[in-house]
Order: sequence, then C-alpha cells, then structure tokens
Amino acid sequence: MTIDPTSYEPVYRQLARLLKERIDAGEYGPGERLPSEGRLAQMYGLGRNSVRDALKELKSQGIIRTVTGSGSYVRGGQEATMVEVTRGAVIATRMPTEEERRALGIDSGVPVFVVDRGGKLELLPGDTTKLSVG
Amino acid sequence: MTIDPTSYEPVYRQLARLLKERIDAGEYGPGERLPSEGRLAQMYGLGRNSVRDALKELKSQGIIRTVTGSGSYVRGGQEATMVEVTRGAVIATRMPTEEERRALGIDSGVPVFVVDRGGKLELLPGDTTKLSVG
DNA sequence: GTACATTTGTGCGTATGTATG
DNA sequence: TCATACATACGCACAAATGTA
Repeated sequence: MTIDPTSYEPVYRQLARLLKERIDAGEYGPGERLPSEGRLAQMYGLGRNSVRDALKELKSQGIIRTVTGSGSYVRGGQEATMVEVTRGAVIATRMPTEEERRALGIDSGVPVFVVDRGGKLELLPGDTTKLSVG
Repeated sequence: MTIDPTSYEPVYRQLARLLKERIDAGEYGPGERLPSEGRLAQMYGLGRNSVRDALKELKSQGIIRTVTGSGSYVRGGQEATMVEVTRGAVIATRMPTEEERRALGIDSGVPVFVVDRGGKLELLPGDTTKLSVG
C-alpha cells in the first residue's frame, strides 16, 4: 500500500490511516517503535512535516506516544485499575489541560474522567482507569 | 500579557495558555469567534504556524472548534443530557475513531464514554453526556 | 449565479534546539 | 564525543471552504 498525492484524502491522513491499520493488524505491537520520521518520509515519499502531521493525529487519538530523541511507540497493553463509583455520583469526561496531564502523568490524546461525588471533584486518567458502578 | 520567545515555555503553548485564560475569563464567550490565525500571528508577533500549533492544542483539549474558511469558535455552553448507569455497569473513556466520530456527530477533541452493561457496549459522546450513578 | 476577499487546510522547505543512546 | 531522532519556529505557496457584495 502506498500514498496517493492526487487523492482527495490528504497524504498525512492517508499515512495515519495506513499506520493505524498496521498497528491494528499487529505489525507494530504495543510498546514497539515505529520507523523514524525521516525513515517514514523516505519510505512513502513525503516531506517530514507531513509525516509529523500523521503522527500528531495518531498521538491525538492516543494510539502512539513519542519520545524526544528516541522515537514513536505504540501505546496500549496496560492494565486498567477498577475504581468503584457510588450512588449519586456524576461522571463527565473530557480532554485534560497541560497541567492536569503533567499532574496525572498521562500522555496527550488520553481523556480523563471527572467524577463528582457530592461536590467533590476527582480527576482520573482515562487510559488506566475503569469505573465500576456499585 | 505578551509572548516571550526566550522563555523555556514554547511560544505556541504560551499562546494556548493565554487564549484559554481569555476564554475562561469570558472575554471570548461560548460560540464566539476568535481572531483569525493571521490576526493572532500579527497581534502576538508569531508565525502563523505557531498560532496554528496553539489552536491545535486548544482543539485537542476540546476548548475550541475550527471551521474551514470561517474561523475558530469557542465550544461549550451546550446542555449535557444525564444518562443513568445502573449497578454492575463498567465505564471506560477514550478517543473515538473517525468512523465513531462521524456516527455520533461529534468534533475532534471530544472523547467518548464506553459503557459496558453486562456485555452490551454503548457509546456516548463525552461533550453532551453526563453519567449519573443510581 | 458570479466574483471576490477572507480564513482555514495542506504540503513543503529551512534552521535550530533538546533528548536519547 | 558523536550520530540519531524528535520539538520548536519560522517561511512560502497553493487548495478548499466560507461569507459577502
């Protein structure tokens, strides 16, 4: 499969879709490193910025995470801890701010739970938390 | 308040933080349009790409949405519908796929609830849904 | 309906900084 | 020390969508 620059679909989206398919198919497993940005650009005949746009999309979807100086890695495969929510609680979900991300130690592209237990708000990372109603 | 290019904090993050403060302060209300990218670049002495990076961050946090050819608008102000979750349900949150986004009719930067009621999965938009435990 | 200006989207280039190994 | 790799920041050009005259 290759990239078609004449397609109606932007090349960076084509690449993002392509990489996601590879990941879903298990060709790149959890924790595994993707080829470098320069390598991907070379492989698919794109500029590095377009490759970065594709990776940015995957990051924003929480599919990969990138480490400066090292590479881009497939996320997933983590265990989720169960948190019990009690009667009367109200649960919302949204994307965290930068501060909240740092505080919770989560990557970009990961949403958070906002649990309101009678006025007291609690913030929980969405990638490693599941709420059980009981 | 202005942008400091010599700061340890990237200028696009500074601008994102600054705009978020303006929005939180109500200077830009829900539904209101932000200045155009070119205008913001001019106002703060940045390149347009840096402005776009800042807006991308706000988009990824679900704070604004952009419409091609029109502008960037402050999100929020929508009513959230309460959905009751019953005992035994398990709730997760994550970013939706493109297909799910189209199916639910939600913008990018909006996470979804995944409610598991005894094996039956239900997908709920995170921006217009709150879950009440009862 | 048409033409035009405005605004965002895409794609590429360059340069430099920072982190990793 | 050195090469590799990602991050930031600027620039340019053109496409596509919008809104208005």
